[in-house]
Amino acid sequence: MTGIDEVARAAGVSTTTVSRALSGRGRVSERTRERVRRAADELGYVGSAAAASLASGRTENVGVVAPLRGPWFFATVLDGIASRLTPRGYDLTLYHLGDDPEQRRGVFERSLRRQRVDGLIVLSVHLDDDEIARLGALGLPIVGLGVPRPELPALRVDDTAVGRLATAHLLALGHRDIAHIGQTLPPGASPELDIPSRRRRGFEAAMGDAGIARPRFAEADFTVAGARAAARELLTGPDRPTAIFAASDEMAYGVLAVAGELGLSVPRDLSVVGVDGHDLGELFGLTTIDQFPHGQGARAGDAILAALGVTEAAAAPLPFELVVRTSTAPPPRPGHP
Amino acid sequence: MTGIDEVARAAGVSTTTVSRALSGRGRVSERTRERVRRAADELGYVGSAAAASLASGRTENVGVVAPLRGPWFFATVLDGIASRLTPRGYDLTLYHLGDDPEQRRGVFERSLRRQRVDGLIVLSVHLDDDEIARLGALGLPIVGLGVPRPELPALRVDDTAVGRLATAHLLALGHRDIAHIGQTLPPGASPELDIPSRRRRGFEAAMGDAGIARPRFAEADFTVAGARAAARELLTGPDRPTAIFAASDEMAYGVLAVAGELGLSVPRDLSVVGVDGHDLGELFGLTTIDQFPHGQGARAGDAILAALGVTEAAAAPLPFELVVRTSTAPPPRPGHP
DNA sequence: CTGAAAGCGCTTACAG
DNA sequence: CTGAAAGCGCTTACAG
Repeated sequence: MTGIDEVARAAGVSTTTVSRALSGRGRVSERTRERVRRAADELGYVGSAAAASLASGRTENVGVVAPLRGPWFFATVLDGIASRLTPRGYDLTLYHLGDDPEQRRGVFERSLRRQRVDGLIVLSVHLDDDEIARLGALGLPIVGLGVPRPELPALRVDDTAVGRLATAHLLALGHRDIAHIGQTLPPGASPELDIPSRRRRGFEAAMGDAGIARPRFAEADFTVAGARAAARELLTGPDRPTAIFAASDEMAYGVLAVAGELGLSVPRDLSVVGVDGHDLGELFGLTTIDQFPHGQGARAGDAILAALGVTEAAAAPLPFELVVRTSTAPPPRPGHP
Repeated sequence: MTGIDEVARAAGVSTTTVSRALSGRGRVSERTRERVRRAADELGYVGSAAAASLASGRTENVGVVAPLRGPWFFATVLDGIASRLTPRGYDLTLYHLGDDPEQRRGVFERSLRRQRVDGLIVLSVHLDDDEIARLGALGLPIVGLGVPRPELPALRVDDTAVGRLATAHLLALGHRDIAHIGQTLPPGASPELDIPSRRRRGFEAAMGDAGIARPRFAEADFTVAGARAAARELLTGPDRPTAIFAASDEMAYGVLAVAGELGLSVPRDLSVVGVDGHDLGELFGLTTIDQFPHGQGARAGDAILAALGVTEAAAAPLPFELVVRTSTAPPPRPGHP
């Protein structure tokens, strides 16, 4: 690999000047800068990340701490993040929080502490107090995306409003007996910032406004299988609901599948709404609240670049939008099966 | 951040010895090693990645070059890779090949040349000659996964056998009029290692063995939308096939959707087979050839670690397996609609 | 605007 | 088995 001194020689300047000309930090005459650039291009010079970051303290690398919340959602957000970092010359190092608790500890105790990144994006995970403390001790700019901890500055969708919107759509169609399938809080977590809790709260608020006191709720984790079990119980029990609001699209798919197995026609016998904007939603005709995960990633990328002083900050709430497809319709009129 | 000299002072040894004790390179007495370890733990010392890699030339970081072939597949493979790298203390830096050609050039011309990684895993992309040359010039161990270039040592599924297996399953059920939906070769690519081309080849070989000379083929890209268009044409044309073998599960979902729209019952009127092992396949009752993408990622991780001398190599062909669900059945008997 | 020189925090021959 | 010292390839006060 060609080094900075070869470029300096070729351009007839010092390495100091090469460094300044190429990085844009410090003044260099336009003529010199041009000459250095040309020499660097001709030699195909690209600086060593290790040397530059050891000397400067900057890595031009952003870490992404991610759990495994459904491969689709995760990859879509990641794509959005990369779409912003790459054009600015920032690399992206992934810190994957897997299932293994020991591995997870290693990420917080070792991997993240190697000073490989200038900043961190933390994707929607439940973090315990120790993990929060360790993130803080890093002394790095951090942007959370849906992280349920007040300690981290985080981008969030207004999930209560999401829950309200989904429910309002069903209420407007005439449904009264609406059930919600969501995930209850992990032990020790606070409901204030927890996404499923907020969606549920929005659901209950909308139902309350419509005069329905204790609407039905079924617990399920964020998987198709979990939602299937919950849906089966709801739909085979006595007086089944006419509509189900599932806390995610993948959960909604589970509901659709169970409906099919039970011989219920959607939306004639049952309306279903999900949340996310999953890429197979159109295929299923699923009505959903799209939360634009790719855009969320892009926003998180923008936010960390702003925190690093690379770009200007631009705050705005994360958007979401009702997408009506064919899984929702007015409820069946009693006596007209 | 505490540095190596603080550990040295605390342990009463030189920084040389600390480095050796902690890295395991070079001899250190067991007593000393223990003392150093304890001191490092107490101080919470984690070495600077930049300093270590500048001095040693090693980064303990692996790059993953990835295209955007369906977020689900990509994320699942990535999870598999991370599951092997993390326990060995290796980090993972993602080089995302997006849609923008200029950004893509930047990855090959700059990002990858910053010496941030010890080795590279390249996920199934079509690379042009220039890109191949640039990868070679990096002088790094590289492991491909399904990369259609003979220049890169790559892990591959026997995709011809996959095509054969899917087709044989349908033939065994009694189907004769089977169509294949797949993707034709991008210009300039060779069919020898191209995955869709090989699947098609397997399809044609199996059909040929069954005495069917020119089986039907429809072109579509690897998306639901593409497959829908192709399926619509196949299924609305004169004498529609009794079975369709789609080159991926997501494409198969598109076929299922079109069948539903046309009022065809699966598997009574039409059998459908996909490839991948997509996580929603069970929901759809889709018969598929599972190629275990998570396991493929794990194997790629193992392979690059072996190439880096971290672990022993263990070669074996990538497995695949027919998973029969409810989307395939014998064809309808003529006259028995 | 430009350069000589120190220094970033490790690793590793080399010597003992 | 252990350590003093050079060096990895940049960046950046400091001086001019």
